[in-house]
Amino acid sequence: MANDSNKFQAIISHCKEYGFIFPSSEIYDGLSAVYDYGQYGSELKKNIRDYWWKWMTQLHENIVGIDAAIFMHPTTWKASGHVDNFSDPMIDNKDSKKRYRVDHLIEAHAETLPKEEGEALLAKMDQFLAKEDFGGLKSFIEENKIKCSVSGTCNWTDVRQFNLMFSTEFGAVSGEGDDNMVYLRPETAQGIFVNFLNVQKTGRMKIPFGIAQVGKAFRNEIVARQFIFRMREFEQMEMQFFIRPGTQKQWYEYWKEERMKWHLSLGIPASRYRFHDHVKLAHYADAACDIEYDFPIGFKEVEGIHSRTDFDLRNHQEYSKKKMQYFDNETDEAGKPYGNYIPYVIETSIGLDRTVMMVLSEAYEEQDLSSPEKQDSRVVLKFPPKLSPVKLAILPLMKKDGLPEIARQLMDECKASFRCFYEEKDTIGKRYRRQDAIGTPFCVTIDHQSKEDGTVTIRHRDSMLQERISIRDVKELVEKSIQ
RNA sequence: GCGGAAGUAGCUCAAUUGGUAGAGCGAUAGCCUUCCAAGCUAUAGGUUGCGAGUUCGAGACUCGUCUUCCGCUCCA
Repeated sequence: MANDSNKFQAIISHCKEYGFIFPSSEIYDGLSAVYDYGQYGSELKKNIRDYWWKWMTQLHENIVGIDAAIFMHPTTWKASGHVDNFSDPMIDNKDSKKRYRVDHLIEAHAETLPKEEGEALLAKMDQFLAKEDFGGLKSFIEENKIKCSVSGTCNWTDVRQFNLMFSTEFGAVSGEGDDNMVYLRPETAQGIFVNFLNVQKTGRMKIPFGIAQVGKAFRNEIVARQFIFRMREFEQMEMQFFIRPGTQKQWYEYWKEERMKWHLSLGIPASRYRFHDHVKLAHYADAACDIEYDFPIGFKEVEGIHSRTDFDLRNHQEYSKKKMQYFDNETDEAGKPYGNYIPYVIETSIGLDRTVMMVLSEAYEEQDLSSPEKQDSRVVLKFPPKLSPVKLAILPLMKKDGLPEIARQLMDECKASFRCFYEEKDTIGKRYRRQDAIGTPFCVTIDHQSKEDGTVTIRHRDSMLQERISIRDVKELVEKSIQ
């Protein structure tokens, strides 16, 4: 049995070996922190995405979905704070090899000085930062003899920019300067905010209501490792819930609970989850927490729930000069309508790729099936049936005597309703184990008795138990289990 | 980015002190089989990560380079 540190590696290998996840551009040695989903991985991912989408939009009557473009007007990212807050200059100490954010380094130094001197230092720093004068910043650090806390030296590299956002050029002709630069979105949320009015008006949405979206987002990471856990290109499943100002506390609590219900509905025990409250809040939030799952590499964030106040809509109103207001006809305790306001927002944001990783981690199991007579083992992915890439494997016991024909008939009957897999090669046990490895919940075997009385053996993945049922009941049994 | 380790078939690994690259599993095709992997036969698959160098001769030795893993660093 793999221990936890090996389990992560084992899952990665398994994913590659059975067509779930491959390193991107592998024939060219791969591309760091980018991965491709293979034939089963893409099914699994799609099933998770669909389940989330249905749960959020179909089961919550006041939530609708959109699909905004990845390209957005560059001003979007000024309004959201991404341009200013996430392009931090960095500097490395050549002796200790330690890397610092320049502002953190100078701030730490300022704290050691008398108050007035420290403030003067920070004011000067802000001037350099505002001008993006990196050369000046370096000299400034050297003049003030700011040292590395590890090496104690002043031996610094040049100041370099860390860019969170990927940028590209808009327009067919390159080299026309910064005017043509657009970013690949670093989060999907802004696509919802810029469409707030469109959706609210055309959908006649009344507060409280939500807008959901699933889509790709792109971020440069300083250290990009840990498989699909931290990727440069990743997929988010987000919902922004618009509410009346002052009610954010109660809705924040509501969505914490509601989202946890979703997680538990995957059949994952509550003990594998925990909430982690943010102490240091991001620039847009007045409350925030993560839902963390106990991965083989420890508890890690899968989903974030943030109370974003009216930060985003207010900023978009300021930058776009368009009113981001909602007129609330409902009356308060005094009998007066609430009137015009910029809604507050509760955000739920879950990483789809991380959820795939979570579902894989939970499902992956190496089992020792040895008996006194014989050594035996299997690897099984115990997915919830509704998430399994393949729902049913149809296996004629032998490829003769008319058994394949019966199997093909069943295949034709079922394949329009859910994904089936047909196989007549190899011994039956081998075929069962191959299906275990990709997490297929059911296998049916057609034998000679099937010809006589129309029954088949259905074999259950987790228990490995077999039962005899009518071939006519197979489809319904599978359908019930994947609802 | 730094330090350490490792790159040989799809996977796991061999290959005497430098002398023509092999095996098991897997895959494919067939045979045999009445229900839980490792029965039989055949076949395919490798410029030993890449590039130089030393040598009569390099998978092995030297240098460079790329990638991966582990640790450090960084991270809303």
